[in-house]
Amino acid sequence: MARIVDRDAKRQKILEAASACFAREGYAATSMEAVAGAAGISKGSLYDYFKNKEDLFFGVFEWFQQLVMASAMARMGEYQGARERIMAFADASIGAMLDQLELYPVSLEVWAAAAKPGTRARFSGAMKDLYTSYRAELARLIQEAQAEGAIRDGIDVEATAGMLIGAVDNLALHYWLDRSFDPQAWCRSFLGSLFDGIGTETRKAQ
Amino acid sequence: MARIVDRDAKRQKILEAASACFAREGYAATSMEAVAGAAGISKGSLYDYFKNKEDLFFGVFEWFQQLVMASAMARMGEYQGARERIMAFADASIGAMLDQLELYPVSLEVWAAAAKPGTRARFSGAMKDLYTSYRAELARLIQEAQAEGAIRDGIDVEATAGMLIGAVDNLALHYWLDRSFDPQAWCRSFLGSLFDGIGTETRKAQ
Amino acid sequence: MARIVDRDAKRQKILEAASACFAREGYAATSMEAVAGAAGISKGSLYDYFKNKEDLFFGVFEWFQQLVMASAMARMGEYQGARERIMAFADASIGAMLDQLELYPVSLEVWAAAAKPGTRARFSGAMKDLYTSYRAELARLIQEAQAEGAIRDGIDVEATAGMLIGAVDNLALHYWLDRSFDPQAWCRSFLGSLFDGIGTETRKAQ
Amino acid sequence: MARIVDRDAKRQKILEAASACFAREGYAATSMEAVAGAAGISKGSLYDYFKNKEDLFFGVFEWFQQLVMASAMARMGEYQGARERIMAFADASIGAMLDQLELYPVSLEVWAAAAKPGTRARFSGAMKDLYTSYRAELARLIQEAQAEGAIRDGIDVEATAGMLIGAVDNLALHYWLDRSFDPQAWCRSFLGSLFDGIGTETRKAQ
DNA sequence: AATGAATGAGTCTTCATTCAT
DNA sequence: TATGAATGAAGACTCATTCAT
Repeated sequence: MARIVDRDAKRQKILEAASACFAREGYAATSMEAVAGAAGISKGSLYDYFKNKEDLFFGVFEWFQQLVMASAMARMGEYQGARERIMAFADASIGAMLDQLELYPVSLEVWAAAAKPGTRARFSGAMKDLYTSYRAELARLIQEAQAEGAIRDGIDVEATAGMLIGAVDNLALHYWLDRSFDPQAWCRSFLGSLFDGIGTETRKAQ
Repeated sequence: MARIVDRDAKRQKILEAASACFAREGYAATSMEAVAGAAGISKGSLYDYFKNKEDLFFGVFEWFQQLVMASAMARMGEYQGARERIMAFADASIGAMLDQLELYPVSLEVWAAAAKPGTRARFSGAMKDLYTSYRAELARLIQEAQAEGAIRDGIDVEATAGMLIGAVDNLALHYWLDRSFDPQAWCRSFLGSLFDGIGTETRKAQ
Repeated sequence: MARIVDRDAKRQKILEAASACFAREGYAATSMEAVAGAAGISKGSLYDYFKNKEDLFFGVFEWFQQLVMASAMARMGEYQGARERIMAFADASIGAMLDQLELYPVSLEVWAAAAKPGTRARFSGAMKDLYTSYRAELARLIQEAQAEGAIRDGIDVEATAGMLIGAVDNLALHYWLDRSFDPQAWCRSFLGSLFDGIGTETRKAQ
Repeated sequence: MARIVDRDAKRQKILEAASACFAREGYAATSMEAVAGAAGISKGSLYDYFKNKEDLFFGVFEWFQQLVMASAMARMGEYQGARERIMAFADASIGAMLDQLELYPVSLEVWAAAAKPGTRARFSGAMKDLYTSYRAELARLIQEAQAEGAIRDGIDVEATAGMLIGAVDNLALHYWLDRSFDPQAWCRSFLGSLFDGIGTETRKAQ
């Protein structure tokens, strides 16, 4: 048992070391030796835990996605109203991203990996699942809000959820490039507009 | 004069060949020799046009961004109402992306390049400029709509433009991963919701 | 411990292989692969011992200079009179050069490296040190001879040492180009002339 | 006729440009394009004058050696006494070298070329001839001095001339590495010692 | 279980040389 | 005669992966 705990702890240490390396230098420029050194082990041992570089990178991706998800969930906490829960969902996602901003480049590398032939299948599958689950979670919140009467019927829930997830996801990229705005404020403001509408014409009866 | 025309045409041919290679195999896995071969020239000549691989990649990025921009502008055409113009802007952006979908992986590689130390300065600067100009264009459309009375005052124009750009941008990534939805439809539906509001509460008087 | 011995032995083997290659083909025409092959190792291992080609070449230079120096010292042996010690110094230097004649081209490459911008600092510095120490050693011998009364006062010791070192050093170049004379004989004869003077005028009283 | 004069002048211009490049960057690091550019002509034209890079380098060598020789001869001027003529010969050689110090690295490259297999035959032959003629000239001066009674008989004229040529030749290398001494002063002082002898023992009657 | 020495395939890049114009 | 675009051979160097100890 202790063995397994040790092994898990070591694997964890490797993932943290590797994610820092990948984030700092990029996937291609990170050598297995550098990761091993950062994790305080030897190259040979690294291969006991991950059978090759791609596996290690995938491991980092999985760990990172769990990290962000867990961080987001932890931030959501308890909210009463439907509108507040949706706001909290967005807040939490952005907050989690900001918490791990220095690891953000890993996400960009993952996206690139999802498009390359060698890694496409594995990475694009996992990413698709990730987005699907995010979208489903948000769609669920919207439907709850509809049930509570806070959001009107007649909207395309899937489309709304998908577009919102995209907007929030891309916020990180914009913020990585340009720190001159406040992501949380943008998001809250945008959600407010979405709820209230930005148009001036009278909404047709539903 | 003929020289210059030839040179430009050749440069163009190289960019097209290179973008196809980068999109198909990824940046790291694309060799200069492969690009030269695809462009029908020799490796040596390739270096007469681009001083190194990074320069070639940056050239591809610039060309691709102009391509998308031009394609989007061409699609915007003429629209009368403000709401229609904004809708057309989004439609055009998505249409341009769909037109070049097989080159989409290049964008992902560019994003990754914007985060890697060696290429960060150059690529992140260019990307930041690109997003800034997109955001400015959309903000301008929104302000026109406000002037026309089609969009109410009191909204955060910058935030709205930024979030919308992000949503549209990320749509491509989602669509690359998952072809099960219609990006244009999602976007139109979402914009409709944004104009009309998705909430049921009476909007406070502005 | 065995590790270190092995490592030193291997480094030594590489230096010998490399010096033979550089001497036979010249620096530019010698590939790292050829050196690795000659040393019986792989290209990759070569880079474990020398971080690049210039480093390898500098290593060869250092090794070669130690070799010649050691060989010269070993040949000097024990001589009683000052005049004999100086003669022995020259003899030993020439003998060492003749012992390693097939490696002589390496010296010529080193000289060229001392003039090229990329390698100038490192190589010219080391060569300057080498000549300085040779000159100092010879100057010391001359001063001993003066103390013993075998060489008269009033001569420029530095200039004499410097010029003699140069004459002996250049002998190798001449001999490399033209094997029609006996370097040892030339040198002994010349030293004899230097001691006794070649002029016919009566030397002024000191 | 004018054609030929033009051609010679152009060839001359190329040689000067090339020697400057070779001296500044070294043979390997100098590209034919750089030489063409420095000479104000195109790469293609360069090949009309020299059939390849080695030929160009050999041309530079020949030109440089004539330059030094001519410069030395011009400096020798007219001297009456034998001792003075020998001193003047050395002075002139050193002076010529100092006049062209910035081109000195070319000599080092030539020496290296004399040892490499590809260029050995051509360069070592030419250098051997050069040294032979220098040595012969100095030997002639010594014999004149013997005929005039200024230098005693019984010395090895060839050895003395060879060693002196070497000492003077190497002076340039030392001076290139270390500007802390005065080459002319060293040489004069050394020649003085050689004439008068540095030993204290009574010279045996000849 | 852990190590790190050894391997060699893979790639960018340079540049002497040619030749069509 | 002059040009410079085009070629492609050649080589330094890296690093994922293996395996003997």
